[in-house]
Amino acid sequence: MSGQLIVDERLPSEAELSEQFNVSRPTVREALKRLGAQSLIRTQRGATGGAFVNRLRFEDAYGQQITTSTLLLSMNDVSFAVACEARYALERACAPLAAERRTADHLATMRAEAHRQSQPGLTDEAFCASDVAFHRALVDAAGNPVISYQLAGAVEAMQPLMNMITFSARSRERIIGIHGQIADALAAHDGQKTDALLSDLALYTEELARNVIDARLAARQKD
Amino acid sequence: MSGQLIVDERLPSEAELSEQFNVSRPTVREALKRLGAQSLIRTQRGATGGAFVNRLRFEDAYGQQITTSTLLLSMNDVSFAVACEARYALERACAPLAAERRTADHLATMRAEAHRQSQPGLTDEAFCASDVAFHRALVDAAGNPVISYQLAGAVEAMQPLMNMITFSARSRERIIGIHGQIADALAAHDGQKTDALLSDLALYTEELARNVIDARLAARQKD
DNA sequence: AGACGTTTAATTGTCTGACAAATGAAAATT
DNA sequence: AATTTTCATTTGTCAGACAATTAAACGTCT
Repeated sequence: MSGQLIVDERLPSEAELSEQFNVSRPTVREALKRLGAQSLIRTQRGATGGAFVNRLRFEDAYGQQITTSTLLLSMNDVSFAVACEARYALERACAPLAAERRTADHLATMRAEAHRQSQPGLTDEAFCASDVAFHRALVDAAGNPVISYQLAGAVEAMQPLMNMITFSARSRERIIGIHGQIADALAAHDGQKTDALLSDLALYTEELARNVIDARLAARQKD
Repeated sequence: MSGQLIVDERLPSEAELSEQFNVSRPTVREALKRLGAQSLIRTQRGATGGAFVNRLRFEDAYGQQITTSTLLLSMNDVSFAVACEARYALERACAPLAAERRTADHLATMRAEAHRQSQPGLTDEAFCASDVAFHRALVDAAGNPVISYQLAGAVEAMQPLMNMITFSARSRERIIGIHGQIADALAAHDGQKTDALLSDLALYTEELARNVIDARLAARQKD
């Protein structure tokens, strides 16, 4: 963080570090493992091996981001409404950029996922997974890796929450319809339309969740 | 992640784990340190001590998020333009929510930071730090902890990049002016105005950065 | 001279056994 | 009943050893 080390620079060997800091090698190793867990260093065995400053790649950071976000939501009883609001608010921020820059590839991914969602016999979990893939393509279409990274957590961490909803055939149909319209709007480079559709989708998703929660509450009171 | 462990549950002792997995205690400890580095567990010494599943708190996650984002930007030569675009795109997503929910507290923080920015003799770094504080208050005003968490990285990681810009008295004045207008718009619950002002600020910041980069290129070519 | 094995040194990965430090529970004492 | 003492459990640390891996250095042969 202070910038004293540069990417791929080799740290002193474990033996040297243990001497330098007056601790034993196992203690040094525990410290190095901590750095390794944060993807700050990587280690290599052998003669020219050692611990090297790791270039933090976007893909690695994605993973960490998703893990942390998912745990954060599941451990802090964040309501579905709050998580949903966050997801769509941030996703709508991508709409104008995505409309401008989307490639044929992004559109193809989105249409493929929308098609998958329409297949009968799809489990709720598979439906949600496809939903996440659709929205990830939308975010990636903005063509800004920093945005993709920041939103990876917001989009992916929603999946466990979404999985708690049972999607009826009718509700699926409506969601798939909006997905198709979003793809159309992006194809037409229409950012405002995309934004409006995402807003609709947000409202409908929250409505679905409210219904599920209300139904469960009613069932519980009947017991 | 699989949900088999619950918050505050105690893991088996190091001795038990080493027997269970047929590895030595130092190896178990290295593994536990990795979990600890991700704030997934905490350890406690003593008779009833051990490793416990940690409740991941928003504050801890903020810190991790900021560290990772900062390193990510500095290690992947992300251009100022790309980072700036991401920051303002995401921040604008907060505008309508912030306009709706901002408290007097948020407004006071923002005005205080705007005032600090206007003080003469302020270093560029202090100016940037105050800028970050201003924008964090704006994000927090949206009243959604998930959004605050997701944007912590986008806002804070910009600071090292912003620090590379020299702010003239005139450019500061203009930025401070927009900051004041943003506070006014939020006070008036005007989300659209806030959004427009953030857009202006984004354009102006990028313009400033372009000037700095052009000036440096020119200076280098003169050598 | 160059290609190809072989040795060797450096380094991480793991193990064993030990002791220190902390900490709560149980036992002993007042 | 309150307080102190003892004790068992657990993490934190250390020393020393050996295995596994790896690249460089060294020899050997063509």
